[in-house]
Amino acid sequence: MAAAAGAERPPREIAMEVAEILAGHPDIDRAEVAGPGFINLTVTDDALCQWANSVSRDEHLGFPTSPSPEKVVVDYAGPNVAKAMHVGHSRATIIGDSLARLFSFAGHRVIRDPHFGDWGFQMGLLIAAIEDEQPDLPYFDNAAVEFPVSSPVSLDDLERIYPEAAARAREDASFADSAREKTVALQQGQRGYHALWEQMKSVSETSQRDDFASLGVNFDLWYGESDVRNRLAPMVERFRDSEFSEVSDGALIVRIEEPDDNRELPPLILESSVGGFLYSTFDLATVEMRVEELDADLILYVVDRRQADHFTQVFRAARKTGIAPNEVGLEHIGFGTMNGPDGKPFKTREGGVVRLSDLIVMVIGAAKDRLDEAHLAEEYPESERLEIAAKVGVAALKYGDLINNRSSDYVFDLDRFSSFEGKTGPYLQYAAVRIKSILRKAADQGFEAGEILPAQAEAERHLMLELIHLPEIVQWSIDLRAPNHVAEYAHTVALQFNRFYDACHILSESDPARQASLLAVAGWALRTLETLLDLLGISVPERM
RNA sequence: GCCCCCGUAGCUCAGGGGAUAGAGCACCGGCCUCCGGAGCCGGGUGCGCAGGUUCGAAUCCUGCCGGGGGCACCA
Repeated sequence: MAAAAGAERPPREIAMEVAEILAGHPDIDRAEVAGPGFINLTVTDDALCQWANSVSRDEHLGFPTSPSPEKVVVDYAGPNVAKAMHVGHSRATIIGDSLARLFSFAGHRVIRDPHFGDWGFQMGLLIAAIEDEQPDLPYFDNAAVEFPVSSPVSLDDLERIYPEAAARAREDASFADSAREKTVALQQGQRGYHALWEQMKSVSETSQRDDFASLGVNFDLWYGESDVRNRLAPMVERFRDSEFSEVSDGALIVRIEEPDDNRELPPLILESSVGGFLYSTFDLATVEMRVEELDADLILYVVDRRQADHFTQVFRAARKTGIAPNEVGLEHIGFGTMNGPDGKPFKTREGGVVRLSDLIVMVIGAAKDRLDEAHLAEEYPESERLEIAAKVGVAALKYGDLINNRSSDYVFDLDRFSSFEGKTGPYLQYAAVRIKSILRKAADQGFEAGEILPAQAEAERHLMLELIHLPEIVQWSIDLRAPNHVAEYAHTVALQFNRFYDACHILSESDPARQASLLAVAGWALRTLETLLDLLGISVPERM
């Protein structure tokens, strides 16, 4: 229809001519002009069939692997050493993981990096608070050379100390100053602080790795801010007396305004007024590392959209200073907040932050209850039941998140997400498991999938037409960095399969060739569903 | 104050300038000798308001109303 704009002719008239030409194509059954100038094409049964046979047998279900694979760094999750992961990390982890899977599916070389927050002011706050509580520990003795092998603080201690210290720093300027000094001392390598830092890092990282494992999320690198610590001072020194930086209020900054900005953007701070490095410095040095060492073509930052300004600063500074050449893509993939039923950020009943591990326990518990209610997996061994509940619970959480447009806030509704009805992860798993069950029964009776034949039932044709959309949907999701389209499509596929299932009885089909065809279509639908769910980070049990 | 995002069906949400704006939940009615019924079929004039651009606007632009968020030494 866009053609009409330039041609200065009625769209419908052009459409008629085009339709006439298309109608002559051997694969086109009918080409009809509709509405203001749309052409509805009906492919022939033979053409659809040929397509179906080819796509269903293709390893990537018709999705062409990128001819020019890129190196894509996906920076997501962002756990902080000062605390266990909480619900806010759930979105970053789930969305980031799905994007990593999508890019990988498209044939790109993906590097997943959780980017631990482990080198900033929060460490100074913890050190200051621990020194206050336990001043006799050797970490605070400048003469000490030996330090305990085990951490003086547990994860629970960190959880308690950090918010207290953060609150105190807001009230008490001298405490805040002391924490800043300790941050600088740590960054400059003070031995005792470094030893304590290593132990705190280990304590929190252990729990964070457990959370990632529960979610089925894996990283290629397990880097954090501290992994670029040797780049910080050299980078800052390089810019100190350059055209890029200046001193303002005692801090070394990089101005990043641009002429056509419609507002004032604060500068990026390279070095604080007390000589410490802040998160902008870490992120800038990390860009440098990713470009120089990882050879990244594209870096995706899957981080809460509230940090949009921070990334604008970092990206602009990286371009301005030449740290990121123009051909390296830098994108902030922002996302909204997970809210509770009241529409406010999800909190515990007491108003506290919900730990990610508790959230996972919650969804798996809900999954177990739902399985019991439905009398599913009742006679299976206990270990398998637990495994199924874990998969279903994680699916409920991930799908409940990914079905939403990532940039908007959404309401976490445990009952709704864990239901086996509706647009949920468990529903899709159940749909896939039912197909597996049919295929298993068919195999037991010696039936095999064969050539896909022209569809006889309308539902069968519709399913086939739906399944060939996969490449388009996946590409769309990748282009927009929006897994929700894949999530939505998986649901549509399941709906179409249910209609097909209702209309075409596979096991009782008397014509062997047709039965083989129906089995092939069912197998194709299953593979499509499992592939889509895998792109969302959801796995399907063998049975449930 | 400045800037960003959001406002779509009773509820939760999709919607890539294009046809009669779609799903799920909830509600009502129908279908079952059958592969896992947690199924299938049917039931709906809802894009915050007002302008503008366009052959065509939920989508782009302007203003207003309502909600959320951000604005240098935290991450």
